[in-house]
Amino acid sequence: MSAQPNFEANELPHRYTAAFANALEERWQASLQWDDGSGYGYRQPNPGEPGFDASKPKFYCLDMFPYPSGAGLHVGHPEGYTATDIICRYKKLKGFNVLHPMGWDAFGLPAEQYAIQTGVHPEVTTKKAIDNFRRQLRRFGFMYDWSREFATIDPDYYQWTQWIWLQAYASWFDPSLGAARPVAELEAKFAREDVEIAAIGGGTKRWSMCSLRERQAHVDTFRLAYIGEQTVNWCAKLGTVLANEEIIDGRSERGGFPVRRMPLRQWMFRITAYADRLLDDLALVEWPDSTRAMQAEWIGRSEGAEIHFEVEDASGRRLGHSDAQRLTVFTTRPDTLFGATYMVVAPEHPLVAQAIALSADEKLAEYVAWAKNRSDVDRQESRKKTGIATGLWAVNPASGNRIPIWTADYVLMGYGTGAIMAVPAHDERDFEFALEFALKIVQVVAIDGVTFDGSAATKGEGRAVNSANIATLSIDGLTTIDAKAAVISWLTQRGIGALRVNYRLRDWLFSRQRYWGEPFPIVFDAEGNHYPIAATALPLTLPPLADYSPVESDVPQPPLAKARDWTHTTAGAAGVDPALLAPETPVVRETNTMPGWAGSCWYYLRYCSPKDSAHFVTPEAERYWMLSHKSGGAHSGTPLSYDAATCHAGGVDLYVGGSEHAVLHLLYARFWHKMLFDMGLVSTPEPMGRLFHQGLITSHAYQRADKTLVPIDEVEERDGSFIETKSGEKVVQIVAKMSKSLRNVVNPDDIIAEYGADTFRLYEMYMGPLEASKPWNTRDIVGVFRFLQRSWRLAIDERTGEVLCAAQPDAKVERILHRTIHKVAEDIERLSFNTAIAAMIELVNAATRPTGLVDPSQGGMTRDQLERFSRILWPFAPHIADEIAARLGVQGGLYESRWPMHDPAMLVDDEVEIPVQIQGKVKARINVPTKADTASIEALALAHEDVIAALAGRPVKKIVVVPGRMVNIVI
RNA sequence: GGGCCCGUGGCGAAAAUGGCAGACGCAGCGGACUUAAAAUCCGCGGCCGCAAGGCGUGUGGGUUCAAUUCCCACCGGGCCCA
Repeated sequence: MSAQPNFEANELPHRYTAAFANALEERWQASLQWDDGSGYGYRQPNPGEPGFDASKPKFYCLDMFPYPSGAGLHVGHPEGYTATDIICRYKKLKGFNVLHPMGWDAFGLPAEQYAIQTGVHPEVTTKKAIDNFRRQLRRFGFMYDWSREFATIDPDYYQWTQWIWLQAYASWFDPSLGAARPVAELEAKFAREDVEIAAIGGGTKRWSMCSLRERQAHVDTFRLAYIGEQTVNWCAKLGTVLANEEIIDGRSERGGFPVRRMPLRQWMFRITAYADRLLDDLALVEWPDSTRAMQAEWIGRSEGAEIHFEVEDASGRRLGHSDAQRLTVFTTRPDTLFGATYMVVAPEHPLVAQAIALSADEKLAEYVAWAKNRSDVDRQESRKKTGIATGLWAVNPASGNRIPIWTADYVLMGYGTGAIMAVPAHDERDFEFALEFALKIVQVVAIDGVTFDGSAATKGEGRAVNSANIATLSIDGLTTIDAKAAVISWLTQRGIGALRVNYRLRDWLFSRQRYWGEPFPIVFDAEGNHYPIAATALPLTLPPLADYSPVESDVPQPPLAKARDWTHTTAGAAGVDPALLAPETPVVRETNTMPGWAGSCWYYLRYCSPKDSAHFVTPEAERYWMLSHKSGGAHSGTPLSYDAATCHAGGVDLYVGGSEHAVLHLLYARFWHKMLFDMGLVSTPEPMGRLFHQGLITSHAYQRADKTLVPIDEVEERDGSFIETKSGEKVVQIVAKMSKSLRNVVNPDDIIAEYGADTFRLYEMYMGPLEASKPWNTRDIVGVFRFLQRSWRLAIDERTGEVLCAAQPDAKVERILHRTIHKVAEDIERLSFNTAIAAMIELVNAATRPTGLVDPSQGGMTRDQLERFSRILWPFAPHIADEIAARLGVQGGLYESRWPMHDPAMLVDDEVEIPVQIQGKVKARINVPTKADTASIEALALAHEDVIAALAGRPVKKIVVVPGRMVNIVI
């Protein structure tokens, strides 16, 4: 199958063929080289720069920047990029200052993994991949301002990533303000009040009596970027720890290797402090509901109670009253407290260690050792519940009963407090566990229409039963909601519990035991105290390393530790402020690096002023590109500062990227942005005002009867069915993700070579709605290619290359042109590109001359009409549009052009044809003046002979007339 | 298991707000041009039926003068959470 016409070469030398398209596209792309040779692309000046027009409104449009893999672009990349290119070009013609940058998210695991395999330094492979990506993107003709390009691995960029981290390190979250403030203020306050804090080795001490180490440990419990001992997810195979977000079903998202929980001293981000703001501010942004729902679920705010249980040993002796000797649980159902018949703690829970110490039974220690070594996958998915009594007992404060404390692997230390109160009557997991180990089950909730018979847990809300103690508390008969409140207030009065909000969100583990990431600008002295590197000493660049492979082991050994000359230095050489530490003091650098997410947390800010060497973003540029008034208001121009009533909460006007980043990247970026907002470093509370996810481009694959998949090149089509070549068996065509193994991956370079970039762009936009997942079908591309050929032929003589213009405008074509201009604009605004293209196809079809027409001045479009058409085509297929416009006499392409005007009067016809229905079925059609009133339409409808015949004299009950749409007669 | 989304010709799809289902494109069929083909242009095209007509937006109900659109249940697919 080929779309190539088989013509004599010199017969139609100006025909729009693939080769012709490629040649003209490359010519137009070459013209994007700047005159002074210093750059490439469309340049958008910043405020204060020459050529900047302050009278225009701004439009900041951003693509999620790509991770440049060695494989190059796949067809999914240009889908979103084409969409943003169309809207940016359209906005440009509409008179906006358009910021549309591109860059590279280039730190991270895949490059490092690849480098380890091949022995080539990740910087080399990454830069090569970037060069290839850039070449491919340029070939699409995207309107990027390449002067703003950067990669996250550029020291000029990551020095500011390090700088922002230092700002977080120097800040704490003040709950009374609900915002970040400098740590220095906090330290001054501690000194002033000489507060009592935890001392090393137990007990408490006055601030003035504490060592630096003790003070730091205390302050670290406040810092937004802090070091702390955490139960981490250690992946021995990858040789690194992973964030909760990077683990799926207990395995690493990348590679699928087992992950084990272990305690480790790590750099963390106190993202949980921002949980409420991250949740509440989702209401301020124009994002897909599904994405906001996912973020809300991820944050997982739940209200409930914290309850403390006294712990006793087997002989009934209390362990003590300090926090460490009580058992604290969080529950969303405090109303079921009377039904708590046993407790379960995670094997890692500190109480378990105490229990082992007290217990003579070896089995407990054995079980705990076994359970701790199991991966989280096994612990979560095991069908059969395992566990063992610790020999300790808790006192249920409500019932007064002694209830046993068990330990079981299904309770994980990283969740909540690592302990639960088990209410087997109303929780499935607790019920199964109780059944397995013959523990007591007490019903405490009666649910309407559900009988509790002891054979299964009953879930849901109802009224409390069996929930009273003689002395102080009875909630029997209360609804769940009232019972919760009653229990919480009872707990609070007695000091054994309180209302508490719990979040699923955990603090963000920010250290990685990897080489290919941003180094932390921090050093440690011999005692382990940490000192920040001064901002003036940044960037702290990665040391060159011969062997950067991770060490696969059970104990973390970061690759950077191998650079001994780099890690072992002095405070002065490292750039620590001499006021903090004497310059000659020996120090050791942090050897962990930041995770791959770091660079993408703030790149949208750097694009505003990528070359500023004095600021992470130039304040004036940040304000211009990020801050804007809500549309429709009376305000215009750039606001002076953020005002929630009149300003957009989010800075980037349109952010387009895949929904796979709905939680992680977008949550992290929002968190960084909110920290920077609190510090007064950015103008808006949210980074991205409007977010859009393009759908996945899938491909066909083939499935045998047993559901196994057959690669695409092992299947042939015969008489409309699909046959596996090898076996001759019939297979079914299905839609699947593109993958190497199915050999159904489409390479954009090949498609461009065969049709040109304009056709490629048009095809991806024509496939269907941008947000929908759609199957790639190479066979269909020819449709939009033919549309471009027709458009070309409408304007240009294929034999001579001369412009072909109608002498007189055709009234019908002029009318359609106005409508198309209007519809395309409207469709671009709502990102409905497929329908915009369909409208242009209709226009061109309507204007196309019949074959064999001798005089081209008959039919077609006039020069003026063609020029207007080229301007609406330009956002979609810029090269051919520029070429047509140039041949029509437009100088220098359409970049500086304006969107054509349409006459609203041209959008309505004088007369419309509307259907006449009887009982909802169309029986006739009538032509009525567009402005006809209901009565005259009714009269016309009833007078129609087909209607009279269909009615057959039956009485009419009612006539519904929708003017301009239809008539329905009810009988 | 809970929550959310989706299901329209042979295929990709269209149809803000309930108002002519299937725009536009692919594939297919017919015609013109051509010695022939390609290319181009014109036309046909949901299904059943010779036709009149009937049936049609996953299935079954419901609301409505009118349902792809709203409501309920179910089936199938996807995503998120457990």
